[in-house]
Amino acid sequence: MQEQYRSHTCGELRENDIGKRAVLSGWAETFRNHGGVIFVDLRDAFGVTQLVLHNDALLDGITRETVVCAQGVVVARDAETVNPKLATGNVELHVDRVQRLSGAPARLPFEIGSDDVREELRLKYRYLDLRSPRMQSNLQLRAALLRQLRVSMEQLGFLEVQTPILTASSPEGARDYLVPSRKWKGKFYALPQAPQQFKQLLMVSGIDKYYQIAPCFRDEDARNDRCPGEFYQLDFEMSFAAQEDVWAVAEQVLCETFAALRSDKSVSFTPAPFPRITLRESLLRYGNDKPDLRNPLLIEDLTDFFADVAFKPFQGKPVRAIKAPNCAVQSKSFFERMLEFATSIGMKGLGYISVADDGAWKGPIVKFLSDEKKADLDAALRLQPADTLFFICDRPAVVNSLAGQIRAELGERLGLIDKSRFAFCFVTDFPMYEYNDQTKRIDFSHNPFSMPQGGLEALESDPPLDIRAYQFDIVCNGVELSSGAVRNHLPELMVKAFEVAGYSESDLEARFGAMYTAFRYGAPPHAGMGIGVDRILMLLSGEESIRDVVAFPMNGNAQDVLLGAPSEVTEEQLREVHIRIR
RNA sequence: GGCCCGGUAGUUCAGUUGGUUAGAACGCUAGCCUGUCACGCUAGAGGUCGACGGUUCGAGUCCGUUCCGGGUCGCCA
Repeated sequence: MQEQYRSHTCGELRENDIGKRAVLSGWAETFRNHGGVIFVDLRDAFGVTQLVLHNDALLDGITRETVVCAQGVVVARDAETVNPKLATGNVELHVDRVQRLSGAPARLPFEIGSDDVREELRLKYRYLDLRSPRMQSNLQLRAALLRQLRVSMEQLGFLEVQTPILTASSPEGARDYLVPSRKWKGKFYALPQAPQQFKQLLMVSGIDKYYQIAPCFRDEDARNDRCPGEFYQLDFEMSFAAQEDVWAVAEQVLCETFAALRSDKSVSFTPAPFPRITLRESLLRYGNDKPDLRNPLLIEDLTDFFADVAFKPFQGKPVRAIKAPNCAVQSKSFFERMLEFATSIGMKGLGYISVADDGAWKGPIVKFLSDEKKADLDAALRLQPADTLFFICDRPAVVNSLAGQIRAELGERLGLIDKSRFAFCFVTDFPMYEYNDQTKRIDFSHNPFSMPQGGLEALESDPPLDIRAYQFDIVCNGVELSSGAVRNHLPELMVKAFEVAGYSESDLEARFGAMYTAFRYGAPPHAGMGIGVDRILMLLSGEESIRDVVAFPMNGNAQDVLLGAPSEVTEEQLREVHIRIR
């Protein structure tokens, strides 16, 4: 131990400190040895300060990433040696004493801050990786987001309530993480996939507005935008709230968050109210359930138009088209690459009509269109010179998805995607039920607790697959940020909703007994949602991997390669929880 | 679990049709250098080409098996 490790941080010294003695501690980042004079960049969490030494004996045993304490005098830099890239670049510390506080190997596993290090290595040495300015700023952004979300929610009158991490396994949804019980042989806790049931019970408890920045645990395989194991949601629920009330809260919170935390203030975000798009429209016009509204291209449905056109490949199948302005001027290789892309996603071809400068239509399909059909098509789509109309035709099950992928690819290749904005929208009216191909029966498509539109009457008289729920997502730039719903708070309606999916009242009782019972003791109508914290961070930071906005993420195979989880445990530990490994 | 891509120096990668001693950049080591800030210059060290098996006179390169990593689909109420 020494008396003082630092009088200033490495980001702190300025011109008005000139002449003072200062003590700085940090990591030795780079060395520039000119023989007579040696420069060392000293880094800590707050910045970098240049140390100047004239005696290389002071640096004995000090290599990159060695932790040192340096003492000296703050000196002004000559005008021509000022470094405008550093906040401390007008000054430097002329060092007369250096202490080595702890060592580091000369050969590091990778260079700190390097952009191209494989992730496996970064995760194994995460403490080195986190020293980079990029990761430091990601962690700071994460803290700022959590702070901002709390401020917004508190101002809106929400009460933060913490719900259990050790809870009961839920029969619906994702695979649970299980925790064996010691006291109850053969029984298990589960980590919550979301605080869903607890927050609904809080509504019955008279907590008017609840929120929590909640850890959620799901034992499903990872994706680039999906951490395996655990992730965080801003989870909230409101009593006596209709769908629009929830949307207003989400809009306000997201607008406040993006206003405060976007790094580049010239990047705009959708003002409230966000566009509302029904799921049906989203699938048809954008080709998926998470439309990127920065892409101006829209998908047109030309199925009816082609019904009486004698073009064999399109007959009896749905046809979609995308009008790409100024695309006809693209090179031949552009069209070849688009065809290549179309083939790679499983399309048999990619027909198109290009409009020449004189207005003439070119392309293999043109000769199958009568003058009358051409006029109809032109009236509907108003084709201009240089426009290209791409056609997508396939089985009903895949045509929307293919059109969506072509739309995204065209938008990217033609440079049509406006990267200077965050484009939010609601995708609404998700179906209550869907047909499960594996079990060959009708099942809840999303959430059994959602309120069906049309209530009891719809459940009793409408075809189940036509019934929609007050169930929605928020999408930003093609990223699904959140989903939410108006909940079904009426026990008799729950019984009916489960009955449609083939479950009896006793099934309901067995699966969700606590909620079903609670709802008979006076449940307020309520609604809410969960917003993905990690996904917001990806958007705000521009990171493409969700692991870059998490301090200690697991790898793609759900392993913590730093601490070594999952790991084997002792026989004794297993015995205590009544488990034998076969 | 299916499919696709990858594994060569500490790191990131190149390596042609199978052919001499497997290369580059950065990093590391040593030397020179008093104003650099991605300092510069010179020299040097550093490799079980993921592992195992096969084909061949000869394998980093071809074949098979396997391990590991990334992506994607399934999955994610």
